[in-house]
Amino acid sequence: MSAQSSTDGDAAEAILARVRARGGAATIYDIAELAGVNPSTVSRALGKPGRISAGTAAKVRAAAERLDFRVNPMARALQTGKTRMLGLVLADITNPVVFGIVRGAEHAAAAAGYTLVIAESQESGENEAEAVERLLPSVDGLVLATTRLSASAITDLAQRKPVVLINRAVDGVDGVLPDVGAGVVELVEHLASSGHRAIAYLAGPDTSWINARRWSDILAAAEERRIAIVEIGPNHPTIAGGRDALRRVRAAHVSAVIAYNDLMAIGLMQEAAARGITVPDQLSVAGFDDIFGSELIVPPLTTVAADLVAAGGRAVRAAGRGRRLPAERGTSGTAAHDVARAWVDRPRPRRMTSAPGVSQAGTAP
Amino acid sequence: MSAQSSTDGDAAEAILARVRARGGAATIYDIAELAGVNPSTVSRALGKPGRISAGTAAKVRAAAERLDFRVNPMARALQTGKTRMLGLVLADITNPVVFGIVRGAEHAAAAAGYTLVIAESQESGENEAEAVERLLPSVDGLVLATTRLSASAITDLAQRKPVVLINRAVDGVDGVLPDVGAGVVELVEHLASSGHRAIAYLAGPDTSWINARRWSDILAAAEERRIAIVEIGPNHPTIAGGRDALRRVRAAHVSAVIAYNDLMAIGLMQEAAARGITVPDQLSVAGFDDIFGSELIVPPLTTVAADLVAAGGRAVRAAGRGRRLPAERGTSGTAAHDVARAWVDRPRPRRMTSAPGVSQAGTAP
DNA sequence: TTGTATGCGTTATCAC
DNA sequence: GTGATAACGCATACAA
Repeated sequence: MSAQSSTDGDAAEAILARVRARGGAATIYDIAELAGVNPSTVSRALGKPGRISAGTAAKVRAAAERLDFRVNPMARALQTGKTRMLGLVLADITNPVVFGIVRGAEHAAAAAGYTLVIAESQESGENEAEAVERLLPSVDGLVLATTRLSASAITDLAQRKPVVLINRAVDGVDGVLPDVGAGVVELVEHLASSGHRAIAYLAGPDTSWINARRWSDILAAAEERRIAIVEIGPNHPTIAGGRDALRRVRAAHVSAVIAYNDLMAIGLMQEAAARGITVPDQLSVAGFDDIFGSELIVPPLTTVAADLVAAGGRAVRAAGRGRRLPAERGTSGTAAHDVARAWVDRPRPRRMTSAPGVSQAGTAP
Repeated sequence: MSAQSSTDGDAAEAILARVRARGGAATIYDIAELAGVNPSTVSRALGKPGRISAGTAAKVRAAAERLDFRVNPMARALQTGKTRMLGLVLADITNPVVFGIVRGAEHAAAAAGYTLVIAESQESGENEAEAVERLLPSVDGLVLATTRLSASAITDLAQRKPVVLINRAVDGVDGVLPDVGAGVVELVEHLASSGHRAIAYLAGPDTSWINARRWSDILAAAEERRIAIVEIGPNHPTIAGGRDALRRVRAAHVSAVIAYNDLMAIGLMQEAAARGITVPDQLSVAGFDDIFGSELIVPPLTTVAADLVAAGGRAVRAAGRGRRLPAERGTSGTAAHDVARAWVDRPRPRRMTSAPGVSQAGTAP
């Protein structure tokens, strides 16, 4: 045993003490010193297994372990340009619809070694633009859930960093679109077979792409079955928004309502109950999203479900592997970029008792 | 007009083109070139207003604007040691209890110019430790909500970075403890005056600090009023956990149950309904947290509320301004650190119809 | 007030 | 296979 090896423990202690004294964490320089190699060798040993001899690799790993080393993500990011962070921008964190998205996104991010940073826009396009600008320099990619940004703003954004949309389709930008078309058809079918001849769609925000999509799906399904269909709105996509809409619903003389989302459906049901209107006997109510709580209220809410956890996960994985679209090389003119085909997620709608694709539909009076 | 100024636009264009060509963002070097000053002057002009002449400051700002400059957070962090990021670690994102915390935390973070990164531990201490280690190098501080970490692990952590706990008290570590003591007293009082003589507490996880606290509050309040009180558990803090507990609740021959949280209360009510036991006529059920949905279910759930949004906000602000406890300077021995006094948040419990401090308490049979 | 020089911790590009 | 050195973008002592 050489004098060298007999002092190894002390050497480690000395370095450790120095590290603590400067109040920070151990660096690859500390490891290099302890292992008796060059810092660049440490970086390689830790980063690219295989391109280094087994012996030194082991020495380096041991030293790193001994000093409780963890790489500094900022220093790495500065050099590589990759932060290993993904941004998730949501309209409203308290909206139960996004819970699934957040969970799916967080899991997928952690699994892929990414850190998830989130921001909320409060349903305001201005706030959202601000949040996006704030996040953008720190992340490798961005997931925008039910964004209120304009298509052109999104296109511009996608030129800078990989962007993945949830519940929104923009040409040339990746998107995850939970497909509720089949669920809508089955819901309308179910309402029709239950005797409903006049239905209202309680619209959400008119800036919402998914709102437009739901309306057009419902419109088509109703037309096909020769059922009367009217659109009422736009409304706030909240319980209060649903409450406020009851009067117009009653005035429309329909026997069933499909709301833009479960929150509005719940609000409508609450207000109906307050006015002595029984659901579903006097009014059938259905929503979208299958939020937490829809199975708890009485009567159980009819809702068309989409797998938001999967959507969040897919979006994050796409954002992580994504590269921004190549920018125009020319000196002037409009940028000509590849048009990536938006891909569509097709989860099976949740099947429950009464109607396939929808859960527990109410019956007609 | 000099040739210089007549070519300003072209100069900017040229620099912009170069920036685009290298596929990144503009740096202070680009600004310095365009404004005709030194990079360090740019840094100062943008960072410390006042310590620079008004003229050059304006020039620099104009150039920065022109080049659409945003500082690189990684480069800044590498130099300053501050990332302007805060970590929020949650046991379970899908648990409605944490929604308020997340929202409050996100708002406070954005308002203070911090970026919030979140991680989920899935109720597992191991996962949580892993998530913490993953986040730690990237953040200036950490907020741990209903953590499953041991007190010693938390103390160690607090030595490295500022740590703020929510729903957990550890000596020497800052914490936000929504005070539900008053609400508990009023709830028990209400149950007593409604005729209940025997109550059960449906316990949560035995590793939960807040669970122990709730139990001791309830125990004291019941003792004082000479009401029989029993603890049943531990149970999973979920709807399923509540469901599974019904049998033991019935076996205990109590007329009222206070569950560890609303989810368990809901599960208990669901199972009771399934077994033909009417709530609140045959069994009164109360919970904690006032989660989303508790006002939607029928009958309305009795619940003791705490202002979690405020708690999340306070925790983030504390973490942002916090400094880690000074480490021991000596060469050996136990570190002697300041013991920061944990401070307690005292929100007013939500007041609703029946009982002060609790919302819509059920009545005794 | 502004310019010069240096360092933050890592990866990448050369040599050897 | 390993070492030396530059570079990432910014902030900051120190000089001028």
